[in-house]
Amino acid sequence: MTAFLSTYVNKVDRKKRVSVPAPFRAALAGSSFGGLIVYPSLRESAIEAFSRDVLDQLNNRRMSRSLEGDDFEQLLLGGGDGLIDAVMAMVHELPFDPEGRVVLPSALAAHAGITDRAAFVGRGNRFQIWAPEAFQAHQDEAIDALRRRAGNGDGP
Amino acid sequence: MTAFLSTYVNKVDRKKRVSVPAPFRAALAGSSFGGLIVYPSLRESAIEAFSRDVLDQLNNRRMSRSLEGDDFEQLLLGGGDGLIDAVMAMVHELPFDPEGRVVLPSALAAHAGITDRAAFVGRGNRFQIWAPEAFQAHQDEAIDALRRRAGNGDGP
DNA sequence: GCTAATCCCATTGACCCCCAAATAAACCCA
DNA sequence: TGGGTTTATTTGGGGGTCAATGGGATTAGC
Repeated sequence: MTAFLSTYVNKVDRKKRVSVPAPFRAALAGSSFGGLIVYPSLRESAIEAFSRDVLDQLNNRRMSRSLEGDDFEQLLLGGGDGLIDAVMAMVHELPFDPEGRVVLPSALAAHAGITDRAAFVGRGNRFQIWAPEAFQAHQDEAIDALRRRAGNGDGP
Repeated sequence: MTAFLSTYVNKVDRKKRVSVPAPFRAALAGSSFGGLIVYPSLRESAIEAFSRDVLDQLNNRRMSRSLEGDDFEQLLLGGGDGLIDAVMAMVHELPFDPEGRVVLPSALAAHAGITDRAAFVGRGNRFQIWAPEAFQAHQDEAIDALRRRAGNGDGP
């Protein structure tokens, strides 16, 4: 199911609070945790975000993979899956305030270059938070690449 | 399967609302979402439109590709498919009001040069929304090109 | 006791719903 | 087939509701 669509730009106030777009909140509702999971994107100047349920699935999946393979070493010794381990360590849980806002940790805001405005970018099954100008540049670049890829074909 | 055929021109009122032609609404009925998905055409001054189901198929294709490989890297690292990510970020979900109208986001209306009237152009499995004058010019040009390709001046 | 985080409340503005008129299409019957 | 009638669709506007935002008050932590 495609939950996160479109791009919304909201203001970041003096207290670093920012409203999560209502459609995104609706998509997060029903999760076991009233908030969102974030971590700094590893390849872009952005913050990655998704629901707590996705994080749990991630853990369960790794767990079952370990058990299926009759391989407890990974589970016990913690080796083997550097990516998930790294993510688990650097995620933050951002709770909603009663108005549906979250506070951006300053380290994450700095990573994304966010100061007074934040762009919430839907990516289907997850979303990202960017500095609006940085996102605009990134998106322009992506669209340019698509145009080149499409060439003279009759695609969109 | 019902398709999008023919061209309809409707008025855009002061609130940016415009009626989606009834035959197009009928073709969209049965979709999981009572509305339509739109994004700015990358090649033309027009708005591309289709049903929510098409978007879900797009997202599912990516999901299944990820899950097949038992691989969350794509989810965690992002990227991998610039096309889908770019589309998810720039699409808008336009819900119908009780009368079958939608509100055109100002950015999209500007992209297509739409002010007070909008042309709904059937393209088979999808449709487009144009400024009527721009569409007329585009269509004339397309027909001209077809005539030249046919080799004589009498058209197909 | 001071700083920082969280909650509570108020204001603004955008969005959505309801109602109602005008236009266009389909229908029916002579 | 033509005129009149009925129905569906398009169009306009008013008002209520919800989301976004800002500031102050209260609690928690150090």
